[in-house]
Amino acid sequence: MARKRRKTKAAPGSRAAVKFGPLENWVGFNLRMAQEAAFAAFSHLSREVGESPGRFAILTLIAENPGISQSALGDAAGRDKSSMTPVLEGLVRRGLVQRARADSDRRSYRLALTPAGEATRARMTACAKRHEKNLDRVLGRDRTRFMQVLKRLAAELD
Amino acid sequence: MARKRRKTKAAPGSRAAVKFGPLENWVGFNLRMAQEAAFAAFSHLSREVGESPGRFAILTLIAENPGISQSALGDAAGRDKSSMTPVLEGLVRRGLVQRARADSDRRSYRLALTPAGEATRARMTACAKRHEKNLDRVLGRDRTRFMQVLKRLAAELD
DNA sequence: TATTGTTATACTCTATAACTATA
DNA sequence: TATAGTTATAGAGTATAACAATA
Repeated sequence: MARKRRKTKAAPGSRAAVKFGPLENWVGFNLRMAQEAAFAAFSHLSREVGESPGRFAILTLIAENPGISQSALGDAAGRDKSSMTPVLEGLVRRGLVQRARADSDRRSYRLALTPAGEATRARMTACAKRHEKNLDRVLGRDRTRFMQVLKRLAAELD
Repeated sequence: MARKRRKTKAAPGSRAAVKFGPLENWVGFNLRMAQEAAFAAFSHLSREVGESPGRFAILTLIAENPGISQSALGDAAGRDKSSMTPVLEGLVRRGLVQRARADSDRRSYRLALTPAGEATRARMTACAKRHEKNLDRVLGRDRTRFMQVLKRLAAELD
């Protein structure tokens, strides 16, 4: 497999040797770079399914919590409920998610995946598994510890 | 310091115990969660300086590479040159960045920080250092290895 | 009064393609 | 022809505030 060389222009002016200075040694910056790289790799892997990483998380949360409300979903995803409206509108319109008013509280919806939604979720999960295999290749024996650290960061930062 | 309890409503329906299912065990998902938490913490710390993490990276890259062109800057930041235009327009308008046509190639600009830009960069750097201290508290002795893994991820994912 | 979900609105960040002025 | 930067335009994703329906 020949790896394509994309931007290595070795080029005019300062293009060849840009200095990153203190950015190199900051966890925050490197965390962002790693996340962007992983995000792009996953988007690329799953582009033919047509769902973004964000919508995949939504589908998974609904699958794992059938009957969940939009507000609870937003809380879980760390987004405002008003941000859920257009996302869910799209998923419902495309027949992936089913919404029904809850009998117990007629203000809220109970969300569930349709069979088509379940199929899409399954296809995205297959992409995620391939993606994780790629990540594992890079992580090697550091995986377990790395995951622990990521969870600590998410949990312990205000 | 009393920690404010924000969204822990322990509440109606499924709000209390949302299951994350396979998301829990995926590096990609946890990487995103950790990055978002770190990003939010840094944004909060630096809110009074008024620069976003992204613009801070730009300021740092210019400081480290005086005379850099907009295209080279975009390459370093992983963004298209057309995305640099509005960002730099703002930084120039606010007197933080100075642009001068390069004598050697009159198509390109040479970018540099103004004294005000340098002052802003310094203030943001102070925020970054406080942020890194907070991160170090969470990372503990895992820091070195964690950084290595982040760099591997950024470098080795297509 | 409080909460669920929607609406109206706006902001940030980003990209693609076509353009200009140089090279 | 090719490159540096701009413009026009668009899209994704997100938030705040006000609102109607229901609790």
